Amino acid sequence: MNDVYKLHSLLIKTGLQDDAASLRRLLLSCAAAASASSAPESLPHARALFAGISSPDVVAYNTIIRSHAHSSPLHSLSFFARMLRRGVSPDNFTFPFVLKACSHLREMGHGLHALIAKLGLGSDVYVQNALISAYGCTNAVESARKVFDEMPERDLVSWSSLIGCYANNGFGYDALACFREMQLVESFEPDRVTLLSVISAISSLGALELGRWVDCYVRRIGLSWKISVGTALIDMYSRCGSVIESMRVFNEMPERNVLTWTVAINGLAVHGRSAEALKLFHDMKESGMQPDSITFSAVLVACSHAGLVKEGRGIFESIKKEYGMEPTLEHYGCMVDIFGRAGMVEQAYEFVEKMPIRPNSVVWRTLLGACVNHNHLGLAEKARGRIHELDPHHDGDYVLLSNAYGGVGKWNRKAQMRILMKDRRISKRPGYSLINADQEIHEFVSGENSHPEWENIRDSLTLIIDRLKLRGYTPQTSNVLHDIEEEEKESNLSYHSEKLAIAFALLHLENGRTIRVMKNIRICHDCHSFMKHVSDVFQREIVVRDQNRFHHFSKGSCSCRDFW
DNA sequence: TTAGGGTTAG
Repeated sequence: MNDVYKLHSLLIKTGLQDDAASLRRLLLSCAAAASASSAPESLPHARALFAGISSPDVVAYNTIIRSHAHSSPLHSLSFFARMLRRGVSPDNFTFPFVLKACSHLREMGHGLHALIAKLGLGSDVYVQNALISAYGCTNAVESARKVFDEMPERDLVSWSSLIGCYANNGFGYDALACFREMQLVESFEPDRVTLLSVISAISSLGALELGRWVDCYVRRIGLSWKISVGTALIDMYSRCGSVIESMRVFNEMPERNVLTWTVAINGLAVHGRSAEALKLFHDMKESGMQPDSITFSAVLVACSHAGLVKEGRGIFESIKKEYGMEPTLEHYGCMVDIFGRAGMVEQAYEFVEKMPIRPNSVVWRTLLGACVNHNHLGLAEKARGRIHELDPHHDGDYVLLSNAYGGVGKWNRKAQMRILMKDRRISKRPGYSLINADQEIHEFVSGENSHPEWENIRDSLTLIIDRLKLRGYTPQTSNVLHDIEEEEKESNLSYHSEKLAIAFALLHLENGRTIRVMKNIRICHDCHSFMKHVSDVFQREIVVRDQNRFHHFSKGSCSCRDFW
């Protein structure tokens, strides 16, 4: 980048600054530097150079669009619009850059696809692949599929893009089906990028067995030493409930970056292994690796799940004092959660009031949750008021509040969809649990009888509950807080999806095998109690992944020590 | 000068 500046000065000194060809070459270097290092600081310079070109051609426009696509996508689109206004016709290089900008904005440019078709560029494989990817980033999964289906020929990138599109939009099954189809139909060998999307799909489904297969596969083809792959595997094992294997991959990695450390710390945190998470954070610092803001979020999550108020506060303060970084809204949110979970609701409220950043509705909702949980209805009212001020039309808050205060309102399916969609990593559908058995993923939806063995499972569940009752299990029907925003209150708690999953597992998984349940929303108190009793009475290890964390049930107790 | 990828508060 320095060379670009030097050259520019030289041009000015020699009076050649008006030479279009030299300027264009400089612009190219500058843009290349900006794209390669994602260095936003060089972008103003690139724009200044571009402004010096009297009549930019398509290559100059492509260059300036490309350099801004990542860090400043609005600029890219504005240059693209200018290009069209000036009558410079975009080519097959232009659209992948423009589509990249759309991907970053998470919004597909209006009429872009039609324009591509009009210019006769719709059959360029680069453009088609970029379209799949851009549709994927803007949640238009069906449009992405349509482009893919209409391609006369597809390459590895086409398949990877579609797999990634499914994986990133919560369609784990489709991602894996597409992966299998790719290997069967085209006999393409997946590369690093393909595998990263596959691993991501496995993580969201919690398909541990398949994850182990991919782990072996990447070892075999020699990709396991890649930081990105290792990092994805650490995260995958953790999300599949096997924190031991996650740490094994971490320890085996020859090289690590800040993401590697962060996913490892986060993994320990969501499994309730807070002390180990903090130890790892310490090791990270010792190794000389600089934490970023996401690392701090992970460390704070570790504190919040174990009630480590003092440690959490210390780490929060160190963000600014030791690292000279400004705490983000997420960090403030974590602190509210730390105080709130520990029952320090007044402190949490004061903390929110004094925040230098305007708290969003998530922060207030965190506080509201803590207030209701600790019977602080006065403060809950205040928090409720603030949520209404900030977000008066947010249906989810109406749902949460109406439930918290005695089920005044009706569950609004639309609102639920919106809340769940925010968590794209997991799913878009309400209340379900997944379980892996015999290489297959079984799905159980709360209150639905969609599983082929449903009657058998229901009867079995009734017997299980009767047996647990004899050993002290009391079903709780007044489950207020923890299910509110997440699951429609059902007439019969026995049908919560995780209970159906457990009944199925007890019927099908041989004794001694750990039962792993993946749930898309938070586990409720009653199911939590149910799991503890099952782990005791049936002598089973049970691992439940819910929206926020993992619960490891064994011999009648849970790793979260009922603090979650 | 073109396309696909790994981490964040409830």
